[in-house]
Amino acid sequence: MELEKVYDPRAAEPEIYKYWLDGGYFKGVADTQKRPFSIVIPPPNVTGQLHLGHAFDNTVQDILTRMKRMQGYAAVWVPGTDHAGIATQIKVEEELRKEGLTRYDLGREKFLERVWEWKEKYGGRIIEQLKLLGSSCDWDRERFTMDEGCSRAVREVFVALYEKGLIYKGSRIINWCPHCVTALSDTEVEHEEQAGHFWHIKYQIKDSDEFLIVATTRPETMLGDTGVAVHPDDERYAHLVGKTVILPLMNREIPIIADEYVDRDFGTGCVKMTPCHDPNDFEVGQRHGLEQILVLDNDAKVINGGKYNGLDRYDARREIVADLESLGLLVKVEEHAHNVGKCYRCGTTVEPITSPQWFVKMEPLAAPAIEVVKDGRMKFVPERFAKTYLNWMDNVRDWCISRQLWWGHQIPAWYCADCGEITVSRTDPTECAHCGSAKIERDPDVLDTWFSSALWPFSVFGWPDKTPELDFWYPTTVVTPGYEIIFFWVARMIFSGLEHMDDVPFRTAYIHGIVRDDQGRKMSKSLGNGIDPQVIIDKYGADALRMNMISGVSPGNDMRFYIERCESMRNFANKIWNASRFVLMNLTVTDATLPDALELEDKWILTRLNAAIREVTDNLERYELGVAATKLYDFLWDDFCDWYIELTKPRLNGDDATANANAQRVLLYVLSETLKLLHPFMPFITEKIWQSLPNADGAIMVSRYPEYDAKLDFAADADAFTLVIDAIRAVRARRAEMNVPPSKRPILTVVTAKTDVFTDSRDLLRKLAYAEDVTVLSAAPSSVDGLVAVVTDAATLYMPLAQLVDLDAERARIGRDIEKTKKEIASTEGKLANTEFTAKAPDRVVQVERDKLVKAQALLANLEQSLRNL
RNA sequence: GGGAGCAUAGCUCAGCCGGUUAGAGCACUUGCCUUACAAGCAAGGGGUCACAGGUUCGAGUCCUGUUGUUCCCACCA
Repeated sequence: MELEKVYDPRAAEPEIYKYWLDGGYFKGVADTQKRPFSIVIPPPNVTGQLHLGHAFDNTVQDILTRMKRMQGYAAVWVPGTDHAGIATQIKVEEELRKEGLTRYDLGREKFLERVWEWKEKYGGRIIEQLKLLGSSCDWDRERFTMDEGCSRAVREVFVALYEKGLIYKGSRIINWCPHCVTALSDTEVEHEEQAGHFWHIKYQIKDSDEFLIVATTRPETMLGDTGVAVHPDDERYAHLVGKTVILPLMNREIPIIADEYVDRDFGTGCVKMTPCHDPNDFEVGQRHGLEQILVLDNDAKVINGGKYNGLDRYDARREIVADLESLGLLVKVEEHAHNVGKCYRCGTTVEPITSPQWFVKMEPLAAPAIEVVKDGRMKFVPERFAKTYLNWMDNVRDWCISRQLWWGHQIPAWYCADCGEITVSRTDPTECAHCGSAKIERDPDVLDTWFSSALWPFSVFGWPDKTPELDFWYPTTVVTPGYEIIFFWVARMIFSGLEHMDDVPFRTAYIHGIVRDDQGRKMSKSLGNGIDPQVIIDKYGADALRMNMISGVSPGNDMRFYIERCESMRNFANKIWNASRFVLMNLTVTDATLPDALELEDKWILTRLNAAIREVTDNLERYELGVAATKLYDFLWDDFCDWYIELTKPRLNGDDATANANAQRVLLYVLSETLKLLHPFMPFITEKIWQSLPNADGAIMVSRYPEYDAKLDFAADADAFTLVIDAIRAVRARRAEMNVPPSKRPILTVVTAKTDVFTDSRDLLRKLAYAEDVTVLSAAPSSVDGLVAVVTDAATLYMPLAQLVDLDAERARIGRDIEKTKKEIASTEGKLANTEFTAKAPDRVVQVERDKLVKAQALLANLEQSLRNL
């Protein structure tokens, strides 16, 4: 079957994807006869649109899965989406706002219906987009973090942890987002340095003329001050400890306390204490029994703040500063850069407030999670991320898991109106477990969206049920998140897996960087610098996009996205296409087995192919995808297309039918193996071409992955053939220098000790070195007058082109070459004379130097001879 | 305050276990429409591998320090 003239990915890709789906090739079967390989997708948000980060991440997963599948593993790649609590709820609320409604207008039930509708409508979009990339997910296993099974897993985990005392409810300082109107965990807060002010305020000592000066970046919190702290050893204030100050504006009497927390050298050494709105003050307050006064409500408006009540936090700040100033209590205002916490979903500045929330007690869970990384049961690639992880895990604080949202897994806790106790249950209770009262009410809050993501590696396989899939595929082989979700997701999967499955969730976490724009900026909606992968796929094809993202990146590093690189990868796809066309249009045999009689150039390409197979496979096993892709690119373009295809032309166009057929068979063999090797990277085009090959038996995606074959390693012959390649290169270079047009085809005389090699390759030299005819001699002809000599270490090639040459320039050139070669000889001899080197360096390395010396000496001899002949 | 990454050709980046003359893509120069491919072929120019020390027979690669830069974590109000 012949291929069309131009490869059109737009037409081919959907067709091929359908072919795979129809063939059921993506299906993972828990076949205990085979070795398991499993990946669970980092579930994209249902709200999500495919962006380049997803494209990269999923390309990585697809490459690994496709390779393992071809290697005969029982491979499964489980897809799915995340309900993305806050993000999704915000989206739907925005939609409601356009109708002039809020979620409260609808009520919880109706609102949730809306979200589900929304999810049904848009939730599948990203899945469809993943398919455009060629993702070989087992779509029958597609899951959603709020589907029935995942919800059951969440419920089970919550109850189990509660029963173990690892989930508790308590009133503690949490991060509050006034825009999303919910608590956030520490990981959900992004810190950003911001220019601000440092207000120095006078607090009058009671019954005294003295006063303290406190400094603050958030003056509005003073409304909730319930103390002033100084360092116990600070002599400046020692006499005041135990006394009280009158809190300005509020005219409240608050104590001066001494606590080690205070840094004497920072600010004035006096710190106002606002236990309800600062985590440190909270702790100091607990130590000293300070009163807690909440002065900001859920919308960050002032409460319990006298005349400031109802003001927004920033309006309150302005008024308070103005009032302090007019009272003469504002001593000074400094410029001050400080870190402000922002909500990772909406960017609003979060407010630390005390609030009753649910927490996961981390210490007991963290210990084994640290252990498995330290003892190597689980490994990070690249390794440095283990450090990032351990550092976080070592200092982890309790995880605030309750969210004041409606979209999510509602917390299975009921409060009793009679006895005040909490009932937590696997099934919905009708009465209080403590007093039997029927007056119980369910906690309205839902769980952090990451709570369900943490269970993903086992919930997708049916946990808490014991399923054959769970048994076979858990722990998963590898997970491939970006470094930005190590804490959000990776860390939580690890301790959850260990706690509930008693084993790590994955053997390897292959962490990658993020995709940036061509200026190195993060892609974001606000910058408008995002690139839609679909547009790229449309224009260049999914294969080109994949190859662009993979080649030349190193593990864990960020990458910049250059559209021009897509173009060069599309060109690469085209190159493959045309090389395949060439093979097919010359094809009369259908036999892709190798002939017994192999020419030197056949042995050369087979040896190169073997090396490519071994190296690419090794690289993939070690997660060095970028290097693997580059090697394939080079092998296919340089070795196969630029050299081997050209080298077969004399035989394909020649009269010897057997030689012709043999060349075809080698071509077909090498092409087939190369396509297989390339398939995980560029699945569409390789499948498309494969389907046109006479030896194709089914889909390439389920063909056998190439393996290194010692029988096809012809190192010596390949080396010998390299001499011919060197000679061809040298001739071409000289011709180019002399501006000889390709149409001018001189008779080439090759003088070499390796007459057999060059005699075998006469046809090749004729074609590739543009010779009319080729004569191979073992000694220089008696007269070389009028001949131009091209010198390599293995041969001197003579061409009757002297009329084109300036003899003086020629002498100078050869002189330069001689100097260069002499230098190389000197340096090599120096190395070899160094007994330290010969004694300590590995034999292999010493041998390389010896070979180099021999070659250089041969080259020198040839150069000197041709200088004499001139 | 702690930790990490990066610094290699004009640009963007590779360089996997230390071992030939440091590579690629794009850009640039020259010559070619050679019946697979001009989305191509051939040839070429371009690098003090940030800086300073050290280890080693041998350093872009390992170690120490310096500078610049990016990021992560952290309760100096």
